[in-house]
Amino acid sequence: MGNKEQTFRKIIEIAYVMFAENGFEKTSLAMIATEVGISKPAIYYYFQSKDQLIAFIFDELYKEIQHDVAVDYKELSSANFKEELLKLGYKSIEAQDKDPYFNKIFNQYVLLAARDENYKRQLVELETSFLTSFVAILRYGVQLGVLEDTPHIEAKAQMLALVYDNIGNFMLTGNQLNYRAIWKEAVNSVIQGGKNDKKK
Amino acid sequence: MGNKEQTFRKIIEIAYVMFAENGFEKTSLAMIATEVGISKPAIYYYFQSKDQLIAFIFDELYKEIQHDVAVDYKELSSANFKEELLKLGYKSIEAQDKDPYFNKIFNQYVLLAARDENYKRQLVELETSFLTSFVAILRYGVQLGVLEDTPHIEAKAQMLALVYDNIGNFMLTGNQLNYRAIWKEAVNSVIQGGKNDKKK
DNA sequence: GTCTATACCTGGATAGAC
DNA sequence: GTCTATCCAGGTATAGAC
Repeated sequence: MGNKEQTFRKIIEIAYVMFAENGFEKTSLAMIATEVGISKPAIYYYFQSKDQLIAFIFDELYKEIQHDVAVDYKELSSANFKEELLKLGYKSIEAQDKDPYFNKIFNQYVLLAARDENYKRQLVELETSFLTSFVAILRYGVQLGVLEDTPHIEAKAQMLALVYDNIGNFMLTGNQLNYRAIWKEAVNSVIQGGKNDKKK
Repeated sequence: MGNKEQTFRKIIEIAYVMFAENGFEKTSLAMIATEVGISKPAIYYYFQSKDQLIAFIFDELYKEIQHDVAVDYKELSSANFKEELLKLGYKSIEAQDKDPYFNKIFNQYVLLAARDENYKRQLVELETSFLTSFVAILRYGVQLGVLEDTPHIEAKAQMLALVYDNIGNFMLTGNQLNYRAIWKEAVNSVIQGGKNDKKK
C-alpha cells in the first residue's frame, strides 16, 4: 500500500468517526485535516469536495451492508433454525456495542435522503433487501417445517425486521434495556405461532 | 392574540417545517425570515439565537409527546382490549401521514442528543415513559385476564413498542409496506401467547 | 503528493435608526 | 417591533510554490 493510499484511508477513517460524533455540518474539513495530520487543502487532492467525501463513505457502507445482509441458508436446518435466528440478533447487538458510530452516521444519511434523490434511492434499496431477506428466512423456515405456512408470513417477517432494526436505534440513545430478551421474544412470537414447538 | 404573538407563532411554525425539510444546519435564519416575511434581525427580537429557537421547538414537541403517551385505561376492558391496542397503532400510522414533518425533526434531535446532554436527558425520559406506558398497558391486560402473566411481559411490551416506533421510521423513508398488517401481527403475537383466544 | 496563502462566500449575530 | 447596515467567524475551494 503506497503512501497515497495510506493517507486516503486515513482521511476516510477519521472522517467516519468525526462525522458520527459531530455530524456532517459541524465537522469541517479543517478539523479532519488536523486530525489526519495534513493540511486542509491536501484533502482536495483526494476528494473533489466535502460532499464527495460524504458520498464516498456512504458507498462503502452501502456495499458492506448489502454484503452483510446476505444470509447463509446452508447453515439452517429444522433443528437449529430458531437458534440461528436468535444468533443473528445477538450478533447485531454485539456489533452495535463495538461500532457505535455506524448508527449515528447511518441516521444522518437517512436525513440527507429527504432532500437527495440518490441517497433516497439507495436507502430504499437497502431497506428493501433487508426486509426481503427476513421474509426469505421465514419462508425457508416454512419449508423446513419449523413454521406454519400462513398468508401472514410476510407481515411476520417485517415485524421481526422492524424489531431487529430498532434495537440498534434504541441502543444509540443509551437506553439500557435487555435487548437480548426483547429479540428472543420477537423470535419466539414468530416461531411459536408455528407448529410442533418443542416443550421447553 | 396580539401582533407580537402572531409573528412569534409564525416563526415557529415556519421554522418547524423548514427544519424538517432541510435540516437545522441547512436552514438559515435568513431563509426563515424571508418565508415569514420579516427581516433576519427581526427574529432576534423573539429568540436569542438560532439554537434557542431549535430548543424552543423541542420543548413544545416534548410536552406534546408526553401528553399523547398517556393511555386512557378507563376505556380498556377484556372485551375490547385487543381492538383498542390495534387502534393505537392505526392512529399513529394515520398521524404520520398527516404530519410527515414530525419524524424528520425528531430524528434530528436524536442526533443532537449525541453531543448535547440536555437533549439526551430529555429524550431518554421520553423513551422511558414511552416504553413504560406499553408495559403498563400489557400489565393491565394481564389484570383483565386477556394476557397470561409471564415474567416476559416486560420484554413483550418493549418488543411491541419497538415495532410501533419503527413503523414511523420506515414510513419516513417512503417504503410502502402494509404497516397495518405488521402492527396487527405484533399485537397478535403478544396477545395470542395469552389465554383463551377466541377462535377467529 | 502536500504545503502556504488566499479568495470568496455564507451565516449568525449586533448596533442603532425609525 | 422591525428595519438597514455591518461585523466577524468559519466554511469551501483554488492558485501556485515546493
